Amino acid sequence: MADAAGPRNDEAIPDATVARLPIYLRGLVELSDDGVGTVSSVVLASLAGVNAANVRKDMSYLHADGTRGVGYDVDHLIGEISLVLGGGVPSPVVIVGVGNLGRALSRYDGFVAGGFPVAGLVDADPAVVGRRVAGNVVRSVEDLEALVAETGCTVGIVATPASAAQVAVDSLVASGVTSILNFAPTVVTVPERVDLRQVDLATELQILGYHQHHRAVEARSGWATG
Amino acid sequence: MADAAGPRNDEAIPDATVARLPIYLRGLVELSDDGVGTVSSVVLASLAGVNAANVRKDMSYLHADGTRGVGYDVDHLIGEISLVLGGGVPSPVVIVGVGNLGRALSRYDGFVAGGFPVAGLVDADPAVVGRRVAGNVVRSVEDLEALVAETGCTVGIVATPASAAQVAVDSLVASGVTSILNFAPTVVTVPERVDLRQVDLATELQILGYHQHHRAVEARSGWATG
DNA sequence: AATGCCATGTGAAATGGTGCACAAGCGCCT
DNA sequence: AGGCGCTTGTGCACCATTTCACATGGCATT
Repeated sequence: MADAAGPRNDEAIPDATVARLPIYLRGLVELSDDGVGTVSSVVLASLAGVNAANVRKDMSYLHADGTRGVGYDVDHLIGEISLVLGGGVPSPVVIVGVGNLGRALSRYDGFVAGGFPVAGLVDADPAVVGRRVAGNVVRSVEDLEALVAETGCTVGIVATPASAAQVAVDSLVASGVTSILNFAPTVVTVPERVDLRQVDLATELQILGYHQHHRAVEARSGWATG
Repeated sequence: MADAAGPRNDEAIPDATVARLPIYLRGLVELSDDGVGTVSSVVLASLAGVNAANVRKDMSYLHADGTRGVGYDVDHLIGEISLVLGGGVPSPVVIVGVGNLGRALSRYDGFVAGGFPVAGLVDADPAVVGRRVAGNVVRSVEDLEALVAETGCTVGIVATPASAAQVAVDSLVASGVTSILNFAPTVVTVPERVDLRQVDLATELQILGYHQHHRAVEARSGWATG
């Protein structure tokens, strides 16, 4: 809003591009691990499953510094994307809910690699509080505000049952967290200043189910499934 | 060739709409649990966080049978969306990899509710094989093909470490699975006939990180964040 | 040093999706 | 029975995104 004419933000990256950057990043890290130093838009596109021109346009929003006739420097690109996504500094996250999902998330390698180290875990269940999970001692939800203050967390992850999700979100908001990732399969509300993203693990499965079902219908143009 | 003369694809639903259907479904189930029998596009839109006209347009692709002046029948809508997403019959899924994430997924309520009951679990680690997790006995990856054949699974979930993901995918493909959901944060390849969806738990976090970082830059036009 | 090859970067067209505005229709209330 | 208010369903314009096509420019080889 409020930008009618002015290329003020050299950081004005379209949402669709931002959503692809982590995908590129994953492919680039693998290339780097394999010792590959340079990558073309065609190769990166096939790794990410998108169009090559799309890759080039996406890269044009970053300071990709691609070399014509050669391609992009893999490590440089990793640095640029990481910078854009993480702001250059790691953002510690706090996880609320240490059930199965919370434990899985706390050990998920991708978080640390992506610049989001797990700074703390909290749970409402006294039986879980005090236990050590993935190098962190689980603390009580009552300590949440203190934990956030200590660690400077600005990102919270909700991995509670659906019934406790709103309470968890409210606690995070009250603690000063400004970005929340909700894994609980329920609708939660946040103040406008807080950025909320919803991740339903079943959603992707359902989309997959649609494609499968649709493919079957299309192939047979009939209707006979048991 | 049962009915060649009829309207060809009444199931041609845009991807963007399909991606929203699970979100609607979640909201609708909550409404149904609360005893609500009818819902308007405005209410459903606020639950899903989208525009009301968007909801109506989405519903027009289904056989929503909305009543003007009243709204949509909640249970009927649940049925229609479930039908579109799941094809009307539950699709059992098999999970490969019974680590933290695999266990979390196997206990995830949303799968069963969404029509995707977990039919079996397999793992490569002999120490895990034979253990009982969420009502299923973990079997060896060597039994995967037999398990898929027994249960009629057509959907596989990969929840292994990144290093084992491609092997797991290959095993699933060899077993006859046609849809794969990969949670391992690595690039994997499948034959063209297999539908693959990649879910990286860190991706959403990174997108969140971009917004946060960008918001800070926009607000201060400066650069000072600790 | 010059030439040819190759990949980037980008204007512009095409595509897909979103949201507004309004006509059409249904039920309720008088 | 008739009118009124509410909500669906949808044509249309706007916007974002994708994709094509090609000019631009660096590197390697001769």
